[in-house]
Amino acid sequence: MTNKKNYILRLSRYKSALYRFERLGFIKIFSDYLAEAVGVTSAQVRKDFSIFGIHGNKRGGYQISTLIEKLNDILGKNEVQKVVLLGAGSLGSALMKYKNFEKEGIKIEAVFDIDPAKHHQKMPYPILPVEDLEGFVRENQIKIGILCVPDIAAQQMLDVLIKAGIKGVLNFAPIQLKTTEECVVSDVNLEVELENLIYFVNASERAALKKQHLTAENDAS
Amino acid sequence: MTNKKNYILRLSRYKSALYRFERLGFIKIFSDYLAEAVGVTSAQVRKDFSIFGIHGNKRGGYQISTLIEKLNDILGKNEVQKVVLLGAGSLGSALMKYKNFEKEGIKIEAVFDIDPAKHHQKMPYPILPVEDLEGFVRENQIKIGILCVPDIAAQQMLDVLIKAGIKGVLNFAPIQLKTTEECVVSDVNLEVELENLIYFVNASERAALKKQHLTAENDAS
DNA sequence: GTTGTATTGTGATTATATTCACATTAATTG
DNA sequence: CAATTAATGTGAATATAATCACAATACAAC
Repeated sequence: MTNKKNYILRLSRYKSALYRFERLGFIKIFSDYLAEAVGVTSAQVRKDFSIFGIHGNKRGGYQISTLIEKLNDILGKNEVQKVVLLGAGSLGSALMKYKNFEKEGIKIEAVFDIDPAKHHQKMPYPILPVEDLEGFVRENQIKIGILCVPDIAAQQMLDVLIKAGIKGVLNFAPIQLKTTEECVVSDVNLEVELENLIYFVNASERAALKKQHLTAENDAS
Repeated sequence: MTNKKNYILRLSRYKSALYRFERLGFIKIFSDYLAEAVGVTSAQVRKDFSIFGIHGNKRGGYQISTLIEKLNDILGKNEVQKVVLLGAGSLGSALMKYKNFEKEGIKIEAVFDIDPAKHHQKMPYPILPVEDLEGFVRENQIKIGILCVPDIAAQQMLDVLIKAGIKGVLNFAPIQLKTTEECVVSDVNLEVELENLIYFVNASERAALKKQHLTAENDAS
């Protein structure tokens, strides 16, 4: 749990909502509209902006284009972000085809895998042996890695990434990796997300049953 | 943001760490070991357990098997959870092959897609037309859906799921969906996760530069 | 069995995040 | 150009979450 400031996640969501508004032809936006599009309160939107010194116009709302620019600036996204992907399995392959990354200025530069059978493919990205990773990363000054290897290999591959000078890793393996001061690891854990969902589904079912029960009791009295 | 209680996410992480300890032959565990495996403090672990009335033995720690059982109980996972998957694109296909779901008792029962070319495949799961979804869901009493369709189709497909009586949806489309009281939607947004990571990488880089600068100033004085 | 020790369990405290509510102000209307 | 209105911006209040720190206690050693 190296990092985690929720407002950064929100800024990112605001931005992608703003892109959608922009595509629909909107020029300006109010905090309450944006809030609704992202699923937060309008006060939250304004407070988030105020934290980063983003100001709108009283009564006029915010200009979408400048807002996007400022958000990109804060998020460090004014240039294309180059990333490497480790693991050309099914998840890795899915991410290679994932259109939304490009739309957000994230570019996969190369894919690395230990399986020689996968090397030398070109589509849609070159798949290279892990031994080439360090050279490639240094040469192309890449700071971000995405880790889609089997759990058992994840720590070892993270170590390779860190050794190559990678500064941030998005990890899909559902285990807690040991990292260093220099490298931030952020986890995406699908089982955990699903279990969380299952919990809330069950919880609301229980609540519904209880309610029904109480109503029945009232009816009886 | 319909739901979100962080301790539920943590319970789920504890559980998967516990399975690993169990596989390694451990019988008992202390809060600090578990904490380390999951990346939180030991007080957090104990407090989380205490919230749900899970008790260990003073000086003896917790029995792993009963702990797992209780966690599964809380998370509503004592039986296999049946789910349906919408969208047999690259991400959907990746999830079909995702081994960790089964390990956690999550079973994809069927996959639905609007593309007729994809229907009638059998491997690894049957891919069916969306028209069949409602019947299938009701017949098999499925409560959870995973949404891996293009952004543009996501809302419409969610509506189909809700109409079929689905109670919880894990949504991979990077847009805020409109849901109902009856259905919880939980989002996984990879661009947002990556942007968050990029922010923290840049932030720590800035911090490092600043530090260096200050040191240089000190050296100069 | 008494003593010492390691660990839990949790109330109190501190930190963090969100919401409230309203003063401020720019645009609009008459 | 005064009055009205509809937004922002933000300090204060509230709610939520995490950490601290230590009393309680089970086990181990002697």
